Amino acid sequence: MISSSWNAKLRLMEARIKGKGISRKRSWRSEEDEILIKHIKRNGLGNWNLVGKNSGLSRDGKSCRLRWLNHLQPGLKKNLPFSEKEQLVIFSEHAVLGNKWSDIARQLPGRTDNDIKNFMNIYKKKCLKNGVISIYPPEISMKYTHNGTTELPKITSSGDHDSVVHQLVELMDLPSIQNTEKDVIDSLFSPYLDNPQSSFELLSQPQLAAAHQLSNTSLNNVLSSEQCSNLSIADLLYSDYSMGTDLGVHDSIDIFLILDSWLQFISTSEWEETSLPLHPRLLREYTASASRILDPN
DNA sequence: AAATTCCCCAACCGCACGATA
DNA sequence: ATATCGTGCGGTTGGGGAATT
Repeated sequence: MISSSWNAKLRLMEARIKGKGISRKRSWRSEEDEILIKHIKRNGLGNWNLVGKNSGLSRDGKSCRLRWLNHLQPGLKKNLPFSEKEQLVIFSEHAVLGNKWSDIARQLPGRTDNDIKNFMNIYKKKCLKNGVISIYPPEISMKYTHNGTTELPKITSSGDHDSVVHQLVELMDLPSIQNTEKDVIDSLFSPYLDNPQSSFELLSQPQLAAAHQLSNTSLNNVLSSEQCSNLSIADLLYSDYSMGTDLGVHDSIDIFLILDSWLQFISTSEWEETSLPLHPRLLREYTASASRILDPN
């Protein structure tokens, strides 16, 4: 007697076979692992495509490589949760490097890029679910927020939005860029827009106004002042994770609106001089992207 | 107890890049 | 110069167990 849950599974399988063909994912069986390990012990590490061909496994080289690196190679800390120390390394490295999973993994012996990627994806998802604004723990996030350390560049607020933007340009050390808001914002956001060219259209003043209207937002009500002051600009980059649907953040124009409200907050804040939560990585990325725009070669 | 939903993680994909033919 | 191949990387998917209904 086949239970109804089994029938459901069978129906699902039939649907898959009829539709997109049999699932392309195949878990590695322990026999396959043994064959791969034996093959590598005998022949050493070399050409993965040949491993795929010569090992007798019906797996391609890429699949063998991945299996070896992520699961079979010696020294892996499998089934061991990340220690607090390891987590701190992940967060601090991620704050600086972004999603450079393999670079982060190099700091953590026994951990793979895939492990770290999965860890961060799950963590970000939890932040999203719980409405956590910053994806980084306070000790890391605070370094890059409004009220953070004094090691950050300073920016003077004159109550003037354009002047804050101008200071951003100075800080970014972009020698030949036109110091207009449009250029700055284009520089900042070109990596995050599908088509960098489109940013010129997207961010023109009339369209910006239209976008505000469309999103039913004014400059300051995308984020509250409190949110702005606690927001690391690093988090802007990951706003798809850290802001979430609660705040209605879906696409680049929303991200722009967030930055805009943040700039607005900075420029109209009561502090005359304030540390700028400009993250080292962002500084680097902004500068690089602006340089690319200025000099494509 | 069974069905459904959620969630994690392993496996996959496409792309970029460097080496070599 | 350029076509091909192998490798590595980051993003995404889906299998399957756990949790919930």
